[in-house]
Amino acid sequence: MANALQALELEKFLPYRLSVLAQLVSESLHDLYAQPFGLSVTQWRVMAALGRFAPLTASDVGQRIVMDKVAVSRAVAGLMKSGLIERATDSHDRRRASLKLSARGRAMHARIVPLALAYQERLHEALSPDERRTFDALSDRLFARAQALRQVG
Amino acid sequence: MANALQALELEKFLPYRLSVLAQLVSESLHDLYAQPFGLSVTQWRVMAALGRFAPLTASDVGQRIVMDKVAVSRAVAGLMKSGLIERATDSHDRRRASLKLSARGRAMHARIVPLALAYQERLHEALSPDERRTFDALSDRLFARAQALRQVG
DNA sequence: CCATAATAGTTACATTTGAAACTAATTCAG
DNA sequence: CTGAATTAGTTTCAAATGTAACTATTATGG
Repeated sequence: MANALQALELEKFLPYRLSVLAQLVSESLHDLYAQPFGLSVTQWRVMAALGRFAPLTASDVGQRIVMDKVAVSRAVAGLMKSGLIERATDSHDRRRASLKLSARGRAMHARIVPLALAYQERLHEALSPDERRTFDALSDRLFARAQALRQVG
Repeated sequence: MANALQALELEKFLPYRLSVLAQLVSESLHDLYAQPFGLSVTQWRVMAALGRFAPLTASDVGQRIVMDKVAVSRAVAGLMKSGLIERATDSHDRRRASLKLSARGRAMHARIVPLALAYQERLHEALSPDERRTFDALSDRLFARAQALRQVG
């Protein structure tokens, strides 16, 4: 049995497919809030995390949105400068600071969330409700599997 | 009926989920060939495109792998320097140059493809064959939808 | 033909990103 | 206690990336 040369069919290769899809979607979404609100992707994600779970420390944010601490630190610096979030040093552990949206931040958040949800809705129109659930379930399992593979190498 | 504050549940938000999954998978895969073979993600993608479809011009490559011409140009420059690909100017149109893997490039390609396919296989173990087909079909439809939305804005 | 536009690809500059080193504060081991 | 190790977060420097301008070549309209 000859060892036929394996071909990598890029357009059927899962990592590649995921990467292209995610990038297209992420860019489309970014178009919705980048110019109008002057936010980067990372800044918006930090705001979304705080909108949902505040108060959080910077490392809490990082865990929530799978972003490393350097990226969080930079996004936070930008958001502080724009007055969109507030920082309060923890009196018991002065290394930590809890973060939350400012009034302006909440207002902006309230305007962006509907745009984001509307975009998701339009995207979801490609699928039936059942199919959405299926897609979510399968992608959850892929994610869990990818994490498990990461551990062992 | 009060207009309840919409919450963005980031962990259920499709664009976010796709982005996190794609990034995890892409990083895992990158670990397989980055150190051992000294390739960047873009360089590997160019090699994969050439391994499958060569000869291609730089812009053909860009279309195949959804990468802009500057990124392709840089990846090609790096691969030329490493002697992994060959470039031949088109005699009929001297702006164009067709690209293909060199002997060394083919050898490296032949070693990486099985690693990539094995990783995909391990990832796919999270799903049954039926589920894989379903996932592929649904992600195709999401991709098509995202592209359609891009057109109109 | 000739000037203008279009195309392939590269280069230059500015911004983003990542890795590692660093500061400050806290914990822990002896 | 006290010095070493941890932890939270920031800064620094190098590499990666995107945008726009540029070169070279080919196509096109008058």
